[in-house]
Amino acid sequence: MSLNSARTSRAGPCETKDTQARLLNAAEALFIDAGYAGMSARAIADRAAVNIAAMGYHFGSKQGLLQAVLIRRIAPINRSRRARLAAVPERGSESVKAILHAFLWPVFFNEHEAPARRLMGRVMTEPAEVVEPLLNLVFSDVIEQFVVAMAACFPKQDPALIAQKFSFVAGALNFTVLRPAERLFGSAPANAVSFERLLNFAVDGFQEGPSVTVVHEDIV
Amino acid sequence: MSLNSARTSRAGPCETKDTQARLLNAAEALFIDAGYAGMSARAIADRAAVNIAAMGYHFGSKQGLLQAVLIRRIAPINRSRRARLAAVPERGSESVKAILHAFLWPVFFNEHEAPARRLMGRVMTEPAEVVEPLLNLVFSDVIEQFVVAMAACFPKQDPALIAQKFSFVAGALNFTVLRPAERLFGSAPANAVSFERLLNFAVDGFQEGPSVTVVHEDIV
DNA sequence: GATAAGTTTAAACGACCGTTTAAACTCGGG
DNA sequence: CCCGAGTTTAAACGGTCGTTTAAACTTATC
Repeated sequence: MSLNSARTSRAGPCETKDTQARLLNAAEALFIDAGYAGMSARAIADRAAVNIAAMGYHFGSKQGLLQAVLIRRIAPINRSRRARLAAVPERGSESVKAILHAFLWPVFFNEHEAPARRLMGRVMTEPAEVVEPLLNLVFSDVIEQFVVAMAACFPKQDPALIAQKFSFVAGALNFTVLRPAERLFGSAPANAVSFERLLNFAVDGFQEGPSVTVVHEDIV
Repeated sequence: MSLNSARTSRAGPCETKDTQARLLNAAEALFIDAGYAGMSARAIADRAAVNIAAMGYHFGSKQGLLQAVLIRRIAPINRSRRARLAAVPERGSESVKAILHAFLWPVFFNEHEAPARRLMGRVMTEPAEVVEPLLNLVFSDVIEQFVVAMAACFPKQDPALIAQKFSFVAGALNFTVLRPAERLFGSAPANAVSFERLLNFAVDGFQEGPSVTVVHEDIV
């Protein structure tokens, strides 16, 4: 039996790694395009040219396969994010932009750029309940670090406001790497240009403003 | 036969409207929580306490039912958005904030606030392919109007930049009304406070900036 | 070559999917 | 009072779902 036990004592045709990689690639492509419900076990097996039982054998379940898909792409991004965050100059006026740069850059520019980008956007907005624990598993640590680092740049502001602004940035990021942003708004696809636009947009949003109170009109 | 033919000549137990409303409410709640794949015909029928064939009879198909769900909630929001956009002062310095206010307010504050908010966020990020034509059907007109109006405020800037900034705002809005924003970022749920935060964030992002070029570092 | 661990395979499991059918039912109008 | 349009119903349609089983296959080791 395997279940990703790393093949303790050597055996088999040694195509295990290949089969696992095929499953990961197929599942990733289907999840990116159609979400969790759209990556059916049979569609994965067909695309990977692998028997349908291979998914259960190597990853335990469909959820286990998706977890492996996510970790494969997002763990490197998180490492990059952490490394860049650690290199941000302490509290300088450039810190805000540097922190946001560290947050956004690894999503746009990494090995397998487009797949990793769209995978990130999909998983953050996936409706299936089974994905939620995976979200926390993969993201919660690094996100908390960024929110804390950014809050340190604005000691006078409500940390809850900083957290929410960060969620705005994450939402803009997610939506940018998904299709609807391009199709509905006629905006550019995710590339170097849109990266700079998003970074500047986020930096401007984090600036300390007077937080003007809004007039609540009555029109409905 | 019906198929939403508005019951031409009167007949039946006249509980048609009630059955349709039950289906709409049940489908909406399930779609908001679990997306298109999660709103199964049987789950809808169970929740609505209605026979499973009623969906096909009244709305033709599952997709037809979702379309009715979307139109019921989003058409009023679009009307409100258009009315507020039409009332925006011409090209004044307050125009940017007024336009964004007109765009965001009807999502946060309307009849059935929370359902309409979450419905909007869900449909904008739904992976199922069948939803895409509904997206364009419901949103494309009003979105184009807002992008055009905003572009008129920045005659010197690239219209594509304006469109993309608008998509950033829409992404932040979508993510704010969905669960992950609260759970991952510890930010506040969608309410009056988060509305003002989002509005200010968006206004700051649209300000004309020097668009500083970004240093592309090599760390990966 | 026999053994045994690891891997792949065909086949089937029960469950649920969206949709359709035809019969039963409701009730205003002739 | 029955007719007929409108509505609801039980039941089933073929199909796909995720998962599991047990047998066949592959290969390093003895």
